[in-house]
Amino acid sequence: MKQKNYTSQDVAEIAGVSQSTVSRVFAGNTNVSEKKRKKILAVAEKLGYKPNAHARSLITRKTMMVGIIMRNIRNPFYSAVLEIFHNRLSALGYHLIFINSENEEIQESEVTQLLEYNIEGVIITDALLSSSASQKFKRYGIAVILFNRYTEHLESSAVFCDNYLAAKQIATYLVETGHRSFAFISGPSDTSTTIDRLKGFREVLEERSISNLMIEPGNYTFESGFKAAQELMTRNKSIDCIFCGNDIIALGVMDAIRTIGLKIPEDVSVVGFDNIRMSEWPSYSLTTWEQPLEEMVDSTVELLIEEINDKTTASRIVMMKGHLVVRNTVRSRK
Amino acid sequence: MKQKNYTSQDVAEIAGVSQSTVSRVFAGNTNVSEKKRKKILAVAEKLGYKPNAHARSLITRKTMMVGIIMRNIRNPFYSAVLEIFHNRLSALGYHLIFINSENEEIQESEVTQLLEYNIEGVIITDALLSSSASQKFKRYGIAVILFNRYTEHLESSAVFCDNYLAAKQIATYLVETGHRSFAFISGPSDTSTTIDRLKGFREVLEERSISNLMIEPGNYTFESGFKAAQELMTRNKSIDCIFCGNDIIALGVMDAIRTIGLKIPEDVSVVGFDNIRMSEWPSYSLTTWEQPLEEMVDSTVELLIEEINDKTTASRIVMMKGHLVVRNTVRSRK
DNA sequence: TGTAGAAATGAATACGCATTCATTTTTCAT
DNA sequence: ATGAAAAATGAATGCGTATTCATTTCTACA
Repeated sequence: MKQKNYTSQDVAEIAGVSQSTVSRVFAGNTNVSEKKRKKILAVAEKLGYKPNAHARSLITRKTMMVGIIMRNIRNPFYSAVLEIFHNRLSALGYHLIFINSENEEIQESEVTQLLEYNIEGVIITDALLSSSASQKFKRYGIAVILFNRYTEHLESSAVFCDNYLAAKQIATYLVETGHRSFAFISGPSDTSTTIDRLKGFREVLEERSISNLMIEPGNYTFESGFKAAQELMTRNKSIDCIFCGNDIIALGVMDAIRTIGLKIPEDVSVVGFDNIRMSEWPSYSLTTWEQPLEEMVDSTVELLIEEINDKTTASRIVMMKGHLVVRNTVRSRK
Repeated sequence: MKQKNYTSQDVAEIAGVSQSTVSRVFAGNTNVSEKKRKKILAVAEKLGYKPNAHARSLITRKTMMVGIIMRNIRNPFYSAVLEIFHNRLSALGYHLIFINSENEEIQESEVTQLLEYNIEGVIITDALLSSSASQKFKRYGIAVILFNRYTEHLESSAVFCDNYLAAKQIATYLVETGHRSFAFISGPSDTSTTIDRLKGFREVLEERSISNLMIEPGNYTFESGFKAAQELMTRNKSIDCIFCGNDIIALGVMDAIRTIGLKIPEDVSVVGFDNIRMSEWPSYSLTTWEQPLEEMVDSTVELLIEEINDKTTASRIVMMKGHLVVRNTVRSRK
């Protein structure tokens, strides 16, 4: 059933031209007479010839492959991210090698195989690179863009939302709607997103001399939000608002609070982060911060392509704004 | 900054051996003396040598690449599917080329580029192949496994849940808990999953001479479930249970019903399909059908590997059972 | 110590293509 | 019709590896 895999040489012989000419046709080279081009394409079609991408990349040193390393693909925010990245990159002719990592910091062993394929670039979402892995990519001239994370020393380019500013605005919003006793449920405490959000949130409270801030660690899952909220609400019944590290946490928080028998927003206000689709489901109708997802992806792709084409480009940072989406989980308490 | 890409030839020269020997070391060939192996590995390490996968695949005709074509990656069920497929396949040394398709039927144009990379197999979730695309894969001897779908004429191997039986059991359960007026919210009406589920559901009702079945089309999204439920409940207020094509639909249905002011399960019972994580969130606590996800993935991978290694294997079908997960959205009405 | 057989090694080759360079063909102005 | 410039073509080469085959080195046993 399986046919021979025809080569450009086969096509050339049957079409009565040289292999060079066949190659020119499929490489989009214009220096081929219309007559021979027609003939070659006809023969190729009949034979079912297709160029071999591996042989090609051996010469051109372009693989048109990009790695996308994701953590937490089960988080709807990142499912959407993956979908959009695929749309954009496939439109540009790139192929995505998908890697799922469980680690906050991508280890070298997870990427060495990627390197053997000579991928041209890597997008890393919601995670960082171990320094040895980072060095490897640098050493081989592979573009690396962090998505939704950044590192202190700017070893890699990064695209993310201005979490600090976002948190400040959220805090301000909560303060000005009359809240008095605050809680923050974070993601993993050593990530830039968590640090920046906490910093912004805390600063606003300090400016206004509010010291009622409880901090509870989470890990960006529903379950962690659920547990954190149970913990918080039993420990301190006066809490009147909870700022959550992301929407999934917020949904867990809401379910926990309702399970306890309290009402949202009457008893407790809840604010999320990301504006995933579920946050607008009627059961939750979550007030949250919208990250400009498509724009973030576009910027990431832009940086990536530039770094692929010009390997000398220094690391750059793109920080985007986002905005508050007010729904029904915050109530004015004045 | 970027270093030369060293080759096995470079390593060979510095280590004072032939390129063949270097190749043997990295191909895992045992016929190399321990002394030279050590030396070669040391030199390679120092140089940062890595084998070139493309050059390798040119000779071995193995690329260790598998395509995974997904529709609906935003559906949490398929996010989980992707994660598990990645776990299993990367453990076997395969790399995933991720393709997101919007189409119920994958078109040839979406896969021709995949072919140029000589992927060894393709997994297609929640979609079918156009016949021209299917023929192409066959022609090039590429293994194709459908996941959660099958075609009438068994052109490709497929792994899926016994939707017919599942729907029968669900129908039986609903009938025996005293329900009298039924509704089914389907997925796209020409898919095997929808057809089988409807068939099983309907058969049980007919056996019991129940003709109260309303059918509303959906497309496996929250929104479609929401709208369908609104539609159903305004058209026919007597409906006392709704069987949903998947969990996401069911969640939309629940929110719609609650928005109308009715209660679940007191006024209406709801049953989903898939048992995604959200279905156990307290806000929903959905009674649903669990598909044995991990086992389905394992079977798919097994079939895939077999077909990769033995191209003559005929198409095979694996049908799995699954079971009802009873939570709190069905109430006995006797 | 000598030798048969096993193990290790290297030279040469092929995988399928793009590209360079030299050569041939075509085009177009005169 | 003629020649110069442009376009088209093909032969040859190399990309980085695995593998075959012939040769060398090693091992173990008499």
